[in-house]
Amino acid sequence: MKNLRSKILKEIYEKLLNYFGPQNWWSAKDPFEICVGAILTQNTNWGNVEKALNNLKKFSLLDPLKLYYLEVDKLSQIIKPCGFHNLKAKRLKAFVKFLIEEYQGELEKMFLEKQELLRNKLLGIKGLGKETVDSILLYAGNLPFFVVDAYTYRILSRHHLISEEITYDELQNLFMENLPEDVKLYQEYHALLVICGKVFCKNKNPNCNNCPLTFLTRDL
DNA sequence: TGCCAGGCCGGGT
DNA sequence: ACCCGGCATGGC
Repeated sequence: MKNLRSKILKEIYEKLLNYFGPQNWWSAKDPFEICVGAILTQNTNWGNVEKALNNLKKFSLLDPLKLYYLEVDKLSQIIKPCGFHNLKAKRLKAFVKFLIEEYQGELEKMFLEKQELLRNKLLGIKGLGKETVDSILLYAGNLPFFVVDAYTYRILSRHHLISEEITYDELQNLFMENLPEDVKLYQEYHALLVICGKVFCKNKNPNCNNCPLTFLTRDL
């Protein structure tokens, strides 16, 4: 059973990689920017997040200390294009406060923390849920936590590979228990599921023409 | 135009 | 313990 799951997950990965190519999201990105992006992208199109990130860069605010001292209302206006800006300004401030007060604003120090402990601490920050935290750990910290999101769930459930009721942790474990513990693999795999979801597996209008995963339904 | 976007929280049952 | 509305902007 475990071998079967491993085999299917590996086959999905290979088809996606072959079709879309390496996504390389995180390459040459500042880890702090990745953390900020992970928070700003909650339920939001990445294009809007980039506008907000560019605003922060324009004012040289993509820096823990600067954000720590920036008024939340100012921050809210600056990140406005990403949507939910009032909420996200608070969330960003809460994360930065944690980073400054616990680790002197140094992500390298934060990521030296014992992994599970760090995950729980981050989950304790209001506004940071599992997907956001795992994204920070995986893409900014290069720590082996598989990121689960709406596309992961949607793609697998539409192919009847998982139950509709599956929880985040169960789905994460499915990947982590059946794939080698490999940060690069986790990073690439999640990115590939996202791009595949955008192109072929939108919420109301799935368009499966030419989807590289149609092999999954060949026996149905 | 309506639908969609890499969630999460809090209040009502 | 679930369920669901609210949160907001911009692109196609």
